[in-house]
Amino acid sequence: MPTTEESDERPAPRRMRADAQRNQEKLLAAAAEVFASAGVDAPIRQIAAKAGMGVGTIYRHFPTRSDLVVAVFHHQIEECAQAGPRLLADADSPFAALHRWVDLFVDLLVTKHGLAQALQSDSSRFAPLHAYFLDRLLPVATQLLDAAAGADEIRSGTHPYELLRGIGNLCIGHDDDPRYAPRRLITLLLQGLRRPGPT
Amino acid sequence: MPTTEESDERPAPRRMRADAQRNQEKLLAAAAEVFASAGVDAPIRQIAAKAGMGVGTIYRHFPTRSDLVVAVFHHQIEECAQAGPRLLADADSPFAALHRWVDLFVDLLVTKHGLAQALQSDSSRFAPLHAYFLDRLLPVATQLLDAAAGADEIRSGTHPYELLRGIGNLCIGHDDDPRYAPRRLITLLLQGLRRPGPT
DNA sequence: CGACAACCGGAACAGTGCTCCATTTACTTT
DNA sequence: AAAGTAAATGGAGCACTGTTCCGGTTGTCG
Repeated sequence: MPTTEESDERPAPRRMRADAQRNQEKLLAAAAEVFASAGVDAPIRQIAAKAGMGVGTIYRHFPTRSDLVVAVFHHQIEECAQAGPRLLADADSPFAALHRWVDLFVDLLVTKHGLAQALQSDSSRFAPLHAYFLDRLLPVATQLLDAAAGADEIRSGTHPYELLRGIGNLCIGHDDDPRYAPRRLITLLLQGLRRPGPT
Repeated sequence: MPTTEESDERPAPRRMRADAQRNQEKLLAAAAEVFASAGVDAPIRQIAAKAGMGVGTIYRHFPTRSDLVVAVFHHQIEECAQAGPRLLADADSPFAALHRWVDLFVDLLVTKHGLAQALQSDSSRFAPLHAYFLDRLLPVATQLLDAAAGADEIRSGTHPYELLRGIGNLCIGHDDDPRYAPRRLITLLLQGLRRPGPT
């Protein structure tokens, strides 16, 4: 057993060939750049050109476009997920934590152009992206919502999935229309979540 | 001056040729059918096949896909627009009228498959549809919102355009996910609009 | 060093949207 | 009624997609 390797788990019998590794990194960098400038629907050929490789190579590494998107945004999604519990511990109230986390979530969708759009976009493409998003973020949203409901700050019975998806939807189109500021509506939505005064 | 003609205004020097008229009607019927079954992004060729004509004819009548969509949904959009003032006159309160009208609006988006998606979908395509929608529906929304604000039922300062667009966004993807029911969120949003208790 | 498997690139195929123009067809004029 | 004219047609053609496939190349290991 060679000792020069990192301690990463390695399920495959053989590690990736060095050139393949390099190419994958180049590809991810190029894809991130193209996604940012031309959206997640940018032509594969354009990404291939920017990365200096053929389209076959891209399909070899990432069979579906969704896989590529997941790989590119993996880091940011992870950060957002991990911020949830931290906010819950630090904020003044569960609702405040929820509000801040939603802000972070919106940041994620708004900063990375086209991510919001990709998250629904016909729903059949991008299925793996959808799945990963949910797998990672739904538990966090559930935890925050439960905490706020437990503290009696919001009405109970809100579906975390629905909220996440709704917020995602509201973020669509924020950058091709200055009149549309999703955050205002999202604040409104969170207000609507608050338990109405004791009656 | 011939007297056998209807009294329609006729800005063009010549009225449409009879065969063209017939074709346009066949086309609209076929398009409505295809849109309903395959969404507004259905291939033009498919619509042409169903209507029994070449794609050239379609492009002649409706230069952009958006024009075709507008023509197909013209009637329903008009109905929704006209319902606004009526509801305002009939309902118990302006807010109730607003709520009902929003329900109608959601019906429009949810019943006609893909309409909601078309309304944002990259925003560059479908620009005429967008424009027509706004031209017709924005005044209605403004009127309802103003009335509710005037009655002190909701906070003032809400942007009608933003609300319309937000609701439209929330309606996306309702039919490919049973877990997602836009109406619940929209009700929440309207709740958030209500003026908080006097403070 | 050689052999072999992993890897690469892009040619090729199958759908798209949209344009263009030779041909057909309805309306008008004589 | 017949001929002339302009509107209308429809599909071939072009440009651009996503995706597959395989001959040639290049790391890696014995």
